[in-house]
Amino acid sequence: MTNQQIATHFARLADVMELRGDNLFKIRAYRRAAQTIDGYPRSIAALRDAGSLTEIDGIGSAIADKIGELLDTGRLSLLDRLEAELPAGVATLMQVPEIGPKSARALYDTLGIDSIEALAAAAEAGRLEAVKGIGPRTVQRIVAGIEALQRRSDRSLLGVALPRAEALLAALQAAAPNTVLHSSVAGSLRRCLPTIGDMDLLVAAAPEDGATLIATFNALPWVAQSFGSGERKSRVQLHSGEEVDLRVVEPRHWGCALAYFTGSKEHNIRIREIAQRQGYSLNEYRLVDSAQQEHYFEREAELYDVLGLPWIPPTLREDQGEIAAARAGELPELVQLSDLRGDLHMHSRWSDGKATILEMGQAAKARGYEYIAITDHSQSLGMTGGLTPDQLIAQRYEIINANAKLGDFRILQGAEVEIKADGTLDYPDEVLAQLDVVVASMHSGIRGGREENTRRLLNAIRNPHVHIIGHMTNRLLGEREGADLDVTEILRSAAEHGTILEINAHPKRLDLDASHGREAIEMGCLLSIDSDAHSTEGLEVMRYGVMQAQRAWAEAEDVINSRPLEELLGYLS
DNA sequence: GCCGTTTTCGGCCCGACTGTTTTCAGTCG
Repeated sequence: MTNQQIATHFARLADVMELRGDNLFKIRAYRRAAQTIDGYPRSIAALRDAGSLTEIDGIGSAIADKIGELLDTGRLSLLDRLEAELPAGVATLMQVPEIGPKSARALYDTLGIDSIEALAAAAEAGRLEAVKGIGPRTVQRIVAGIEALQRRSDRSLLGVALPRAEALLAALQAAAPNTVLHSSVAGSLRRCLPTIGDMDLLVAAAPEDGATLIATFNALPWVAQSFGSGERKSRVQLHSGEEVDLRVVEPRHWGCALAYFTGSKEHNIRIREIAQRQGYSLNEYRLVDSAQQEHYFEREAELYDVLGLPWIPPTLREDQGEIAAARAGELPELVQLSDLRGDLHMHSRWSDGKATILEMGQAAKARGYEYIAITDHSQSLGMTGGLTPDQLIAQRYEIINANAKLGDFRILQGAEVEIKADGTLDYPDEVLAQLDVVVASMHSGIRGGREENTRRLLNAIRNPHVHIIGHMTNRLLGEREGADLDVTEILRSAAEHGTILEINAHPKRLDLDASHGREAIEMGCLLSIDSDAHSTEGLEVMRYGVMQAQRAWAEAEDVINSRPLEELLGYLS
């Protein structure tokens, strides 16, 4: 049973207990455990075998026992018992905005509603007002909530949402030039999650400018409709479909507000607990001390400082151990885009890329890199114009010529070699041995079982000519689940053989996932952050890869392409 | 159910908004 599957059981347990009105702190404990387990960088099953589950923050003896039951029997008897009393569908009602546990329960008890479809039908038929506490306005809100749920079912890619959010802030800045004093993205955008639900924007302005600023924002050409706005906040939908929350605060509130609206919620709760323990009370505007004295912070770092913590980068704020690390002075020095000296995975016209090798080299040099690897597809990937061994030889001459024109810059010859269904590679070893950089990837047939997929990757990892495993799971965000894999086994083998694992920076991939990346680093693997560019513009996505590496707690030394060329070549050979 | 710079028992983050409930509960972020 995977960490995610275990987490799902505890999340469902929390849901059904909430519907029953059970002890809220118990529910919070289950929910927190689910969240911790879901993002945990090592195998929960292995930890249980080692008897060290309770060393995880938020997991005590009771939850550890339940994890044991789940791993042994595949079931959670408490959950089974509770779900026998209350249909599992009732919990899904809470997905509708405006409906929480109390309303969901009331809808079920009064009208027998146990699905969103039944809820929509009852609303249509005008039956909802029979439920105590639900009046005509609430019915309207529920109907709107169901629509919002359908609208919101697909999340935006970070690589789409972030540039859009930055452009929105720039447009607001331009439309109200002397009013916007600070501005930033917030929420999951600022924490750089691979996919984004709503876009959160935060702006500082003088109190008297708030209402004007909101009106200016709502009138921007991007905005399709406004769902309601006051003097401090506005919620709108863009023509592109995304929903945006804009908040306006006073400049003196900026530090607290930015921290608050960046989240994550779990991180904020922990920060508040620390504040409380020191006799403070913290909200999104200010810190109040025990003498009721109010403290304002224009910068986030000042707030963390007062609490005795160093500033914690937003990409770490997931309550996954960053607060303990901050306290201990052990926060990682996260890898930055400026640390990268090259890019080891990209395509040219030789396979399915749009630019020539020279153009890719020039564009990369202009970005400040010292080297790149051209890694066109191998022969079996017919659709992409994969190269035969003979074509590789011809390509080498073009690379030599391009290098002659680029001066102090180096193009390496590589290949993205297909890991075939039987686990063998698409080029024989003597061909692989001629290449500077070999990236081995799975593209096809990942519907095989966990064992088969794992075996394919292990074969590639053990091959001494393979340097890097490309986009390990082959997931496509919002389109395709990644391959089912024994990730721990793969990472262990990669660490043992010195095989590098790629964080593919393409916004649809971002694969390794952050939790896998963190586990990889903890197991001693090296990472490579690569664009997988198919054009010169494709090189730009590197920043999203760096963000995911940060979410995996990676430092520059964990990332092979932060090294100078000579050092890189030394490692590869 | 978890946990301890105040604790092994007694707490557990906080404010805004909204609708319908005439004094506040529910939901959200």
